[in-house]
Amino acid sequence: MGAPKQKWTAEEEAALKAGVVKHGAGKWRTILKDPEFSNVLSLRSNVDLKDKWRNMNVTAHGYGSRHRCRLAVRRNQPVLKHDDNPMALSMVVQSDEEIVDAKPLAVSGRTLQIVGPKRSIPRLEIIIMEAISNLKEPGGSNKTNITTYIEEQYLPPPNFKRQLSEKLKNLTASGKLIKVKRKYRIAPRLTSEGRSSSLLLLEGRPRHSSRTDKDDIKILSRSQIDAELAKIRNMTAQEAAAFAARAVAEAEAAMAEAEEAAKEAEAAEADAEAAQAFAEAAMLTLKGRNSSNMMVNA
DNA sequence: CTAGGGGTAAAT
DNA sequence: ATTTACCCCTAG
Repeated sequence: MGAPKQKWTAEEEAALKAGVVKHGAGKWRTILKDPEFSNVLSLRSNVDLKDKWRNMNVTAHGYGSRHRCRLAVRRNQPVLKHDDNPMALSMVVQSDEEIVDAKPLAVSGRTLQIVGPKRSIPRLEIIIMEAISNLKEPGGSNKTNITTYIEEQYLPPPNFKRQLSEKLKNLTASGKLIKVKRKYRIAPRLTSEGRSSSLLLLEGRPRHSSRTDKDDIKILSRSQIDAELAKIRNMTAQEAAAFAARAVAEAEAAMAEAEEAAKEAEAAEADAEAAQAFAEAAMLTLKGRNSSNMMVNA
C-alpha cells in the first residue's frame, strides 16, 4: 500500500514554504492552484502539502516525529502554530534592527529564475548562530571562519563586515555568545519550557578538564536554535542557488577580498583593544603630568 | 476542503 | 530504530 516514496525535493519544500508565506498555512488547495507553485507541486496533493507541513513543523520543533510525540513524553504545549509568519519566533531580541539584504544582482547572460525579488536574509544574529553551529569547531569559531561561512551561504552587503563585528561584540556582551581567545561559541540556552532559571552560568560552567574531548560544543541545548536554523536553511534555499550562480563569476575575487578584509578586521580589533588600553594609560600619565605642570606653573 | 488523530511502510 | 511520505478516517 505504501507508495514507492518520493522524497520531497528542496524545490518542493521551498515552494511549499513560499506558498504558505503567500497564502497562509492551511490554504493548501490555493497554494496548489497558484501558477507560481503549480509546476513544482503538480505531483503533490493538498493532503500531501498538509502532511508535509505537519512533518516539517513537528520535526523542526525538536521533539521528534509525531510517533515520538505519542509514544514518548507528551508534554503540554500543543506546538504553537505560527500561521503565516515563519520567522515569528526568534530568540529574544534587543532593539536593533540589523537586517542583511541580499543584493539583487542581475546575472548577465543567465536566465536564472529567482522566485522572489524581495527575499531578504533574516537577522544577522541567527545567521551567526547558524555559522557557528554548522562550523562545529571545537572551542568555537573565529571571526574569519564565521565571515567565510556566511559569505559562502549568503550574499552579504558591502557593509556586512562592520555589522558582523558589531553584532559579534553585541552578542558576546549580552551573553548569547561566549568569546574565548578570539573564538566565539554559542552560549548555552535555557529551554523556554519547564525549568526557568536554573543557574547555568555562562562562564562559570565547569571546565570539563580535557578529558577525551568528545563532546566539546554539544553541551548547549540546541532545540530552538536548530528549529530556526532549519527554517532559515529552507528559506534561503533560493538565495543559496542565486549566490551559487553568481559565485561562479565572482567567487575568486570576492573570496580573496573577504579573506583579506576579515584579516584586517581581526587585526583592527586586536589593535583597538591594545590601543584602548594604551590610551587609558596615556591619559592617566598625561593627566598626572598636567597636574604636576599646573602645580609647578602655579 | 481542512485539521488532525491515527496508521503503514519505505528509507535512512 | 527513527524519520518520513503517504494513506485513511472523522469532525467541523
